[in-house]
Amino acid sequence: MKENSLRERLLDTAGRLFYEQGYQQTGINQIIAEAGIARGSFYYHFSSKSGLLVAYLDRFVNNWIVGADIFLAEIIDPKARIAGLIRYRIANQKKNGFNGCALVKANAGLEAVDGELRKHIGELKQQMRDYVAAVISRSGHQKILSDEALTDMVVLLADGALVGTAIYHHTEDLEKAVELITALV
Amino acid sequence: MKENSLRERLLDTAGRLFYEQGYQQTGINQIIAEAGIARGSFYYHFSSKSGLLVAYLDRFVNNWIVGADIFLAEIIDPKARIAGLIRYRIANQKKNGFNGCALVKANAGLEAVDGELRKHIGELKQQMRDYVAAVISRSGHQKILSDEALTDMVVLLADGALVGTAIYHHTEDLEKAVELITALV
DNA sequence: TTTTATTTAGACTGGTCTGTCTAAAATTAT
DNA sequence: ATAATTTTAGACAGACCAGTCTAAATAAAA
Repeated sequence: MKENSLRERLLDTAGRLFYEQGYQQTGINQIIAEAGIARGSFYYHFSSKSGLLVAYLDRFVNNWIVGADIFLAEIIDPKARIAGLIRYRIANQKKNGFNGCALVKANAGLEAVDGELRKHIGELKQQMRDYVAAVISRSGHQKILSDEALTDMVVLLADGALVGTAIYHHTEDLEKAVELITALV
Repeated sequence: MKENSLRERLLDTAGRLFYEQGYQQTGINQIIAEAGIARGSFYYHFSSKSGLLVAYLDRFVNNWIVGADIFLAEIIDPKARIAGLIRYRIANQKKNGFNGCALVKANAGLEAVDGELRKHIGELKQQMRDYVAAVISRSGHQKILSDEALTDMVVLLADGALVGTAIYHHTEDLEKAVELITALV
């Protein structure tokens, strides 16, 4: 079971560095140095740097969904859970350093070099969207907008606000998004 | 006046490559090769690669505002100009290759390495926001939302939809944003 | 115990990168 | 015509990078 903890340590360190510095700016040398792990062990667990990136992104989305379940479990009113999706992102940004969505950041840092990866990121993004759609469909919101239109609204406002977060390093835009959404549910 | 055209050629080529491939993935060698310009000439006009990036981003915002004026001039109804702001972005994406907003892409590709540049990008983004706010304030829209809230809505929806554009390489999200906004003006 | 899987340190290859430099040629200005 | 500016080709330094390899040590499994 040691092999597992070492792999996790690599994912933790690399994930943190990818998110803070960007994928291209983060070298294998820095990852293994900060994780305190030998070079050979890295290539024992991952075939390449891009393999590590994919594993990191997969785990990110997984953790995001698990974390959302936990965060939303404390919100009783199903309608309030919709704005809770944005509040969850505010909490994550405050914890992890205001660099926006990890998926979006990875995509922007690699664009057009690797079409395969972009496709994969699209599938992961879709998983997050499906989660939002499920929360909305169970919310019993007033039908000012249809379920689909409200899902679009929430996803687009969230992504837009996270762009602002990444540029300005604050959560003002996300808080504006909460207000705009609250008026519509 | 030759010096000017050569500088412009460098900005054109570098801008295209930065936008298509990303800043980190684009080397000086490729820029000068594709521009057909000598290495020394590059450093005669720009002190460094990041100096070129700043000049490119400044010019991008400038051109964006000039282009928006031209695009919106053909829309007579002031209310329709609001959705026109998004349609302008659809037109740009179709012309330039579905890689989202150049400013956002640059920010995501460099984050945390250079705080100075992030600050500068924030100022440029504010210029674009001011332009949007001006269009809205002159639109005579129904006040379902205040001018400020509608500006937030338009900017956040646009940025969110451009994220989707960069990931999926289509303009569906931008078209959804047009519909959502049209219902509110 | 013996075998297999995991981890270590670090050298090494082949490549890329930004930025500097030189010396000459072409262009432009005075 | 002379001087100043701009452009050229290409070599070069110094640094970093991803990925391979070796040989030995440690840990786990059989």
